Amino acid sequence: MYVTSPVSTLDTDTITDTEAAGGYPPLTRTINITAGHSLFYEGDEADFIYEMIEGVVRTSKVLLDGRRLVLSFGYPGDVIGLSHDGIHHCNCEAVSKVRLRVYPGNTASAEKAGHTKFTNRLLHHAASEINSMQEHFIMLGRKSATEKVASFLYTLFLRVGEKRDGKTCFDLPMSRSDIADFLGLSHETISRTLTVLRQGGYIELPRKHRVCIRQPVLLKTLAERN
Amino acid sequence: MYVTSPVSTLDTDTITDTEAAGGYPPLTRTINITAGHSLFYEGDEADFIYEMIEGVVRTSKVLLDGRRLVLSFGYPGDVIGLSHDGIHHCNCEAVSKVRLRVYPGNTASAEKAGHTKFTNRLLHHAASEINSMQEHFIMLGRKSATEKVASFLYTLFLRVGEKRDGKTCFDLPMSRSDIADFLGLSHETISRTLTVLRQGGYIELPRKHRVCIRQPVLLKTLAERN
DNA sequence: CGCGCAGTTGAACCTAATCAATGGTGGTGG
DNA sequence: CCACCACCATTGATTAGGTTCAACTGCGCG
Repeated sequence: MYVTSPVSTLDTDTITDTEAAGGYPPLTRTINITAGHSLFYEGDEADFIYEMIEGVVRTSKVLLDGRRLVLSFGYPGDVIGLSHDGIHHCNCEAVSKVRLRVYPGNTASAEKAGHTKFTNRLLHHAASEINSMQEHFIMLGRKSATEKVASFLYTLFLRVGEKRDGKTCFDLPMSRSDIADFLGLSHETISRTLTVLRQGGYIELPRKHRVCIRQPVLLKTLAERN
Repeated sequence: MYVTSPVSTLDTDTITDTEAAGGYPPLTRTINITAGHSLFYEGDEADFIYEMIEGVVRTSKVLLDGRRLVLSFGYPGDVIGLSHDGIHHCNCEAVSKVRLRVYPGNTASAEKAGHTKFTNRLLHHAASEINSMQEHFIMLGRKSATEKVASFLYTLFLRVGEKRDGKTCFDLPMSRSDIADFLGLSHETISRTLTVLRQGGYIELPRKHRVCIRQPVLLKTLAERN
């Protein structure tokens, strides 16, 4: 349905080794992925855990009839690929040019190997992720289209916004359909809502994939009320 | 909005001690809570982790304007109360008479104390919970009312159904509003959809809080397509 | 140059929410 | 003991928000 580039999993030729750092198991390395390519698919063996260094990935699930849901957008610092049973239960694709750190092993093997400090880091990340997923539940289950889009933009504003002459701007590398599937809306609704927010003076859209927040406080109000 | 019984947190008089068991930190104990009473509130310090032994709890979040979302129903075996920052970010109430095992400490303290085996158990539970939360995302974001209710019933059918003369039955101790807030629907829609499923011969409703699945396979089909 | 895809916008439709009325039930107090 | 109240559940009527269908634009790329 959402056809991306012909698929190659990992650009192994771009792999560069790094030394083991504090609390990490040895043999970690970094890899690069170009936009549109996949990191792993649902059903793949979960042999590695990834930590985002640069760029944006999206994790998604697809139903038989083609309906898709984007579970998360991964930004630098996020941990990707945790699994409880050694199998990935979602797809993961690069939305932009991406650099990741790769850790061999996953939940089960980390336990066996007894990398206590690493396991603790994972647990903290997992608990943290559960918390932000719970916030997202409210988004999906109880918010209007305007609240959803405003919340989404406000979250990115806080996380990746760069202040520049009075406005705070950031890239929106994912497509409108990606955002729609993340928020449980149609891509038309995303488009319309962005237009409404622009006309209302909340945001500017200098380019299709670039947003500037003009009124963060008002945007936050929109995100929380209606 | 959703007024329950006047609140008492824990029935401390019903506490009974238990010995430490395989991989658990010492000093665990069990407690009982009566239906409608709370285990913890959003904002409380997360000093304990709980494991469900008997009964059903619900975890929820409430928006300022009263909109509520039920994050999960906790059944025996589920782990409740994990936190990444020592604070609970949801409310937890007993839906029926509940018995839990209490573990002192949470993510942070478990790490420090170095209860490796316990930490590993927690990590596994967390990864597992992330997985089932991802399934729920699809539910909230991309499924129709009929699919949501059918999925909900089918999940309970698999998890707590008891086979009895050809039919598989289970209790539905939570209110229609609880189910509605879990599925992101109105309680009227839950009511209507249950009626439709009953009239369609998929289920029986011998009592308001009791369901029998007549056609598990057809119910599963309803849950996945439509 | 032309194709294909992403995005925007308009119009019609539809699903589920909302508003409203009624019946049933359990608990409380006169 | 029973009357009353509060709450839950069901069902009907109406409304609204968002989807779907459709047309058109602009842009990147072979």
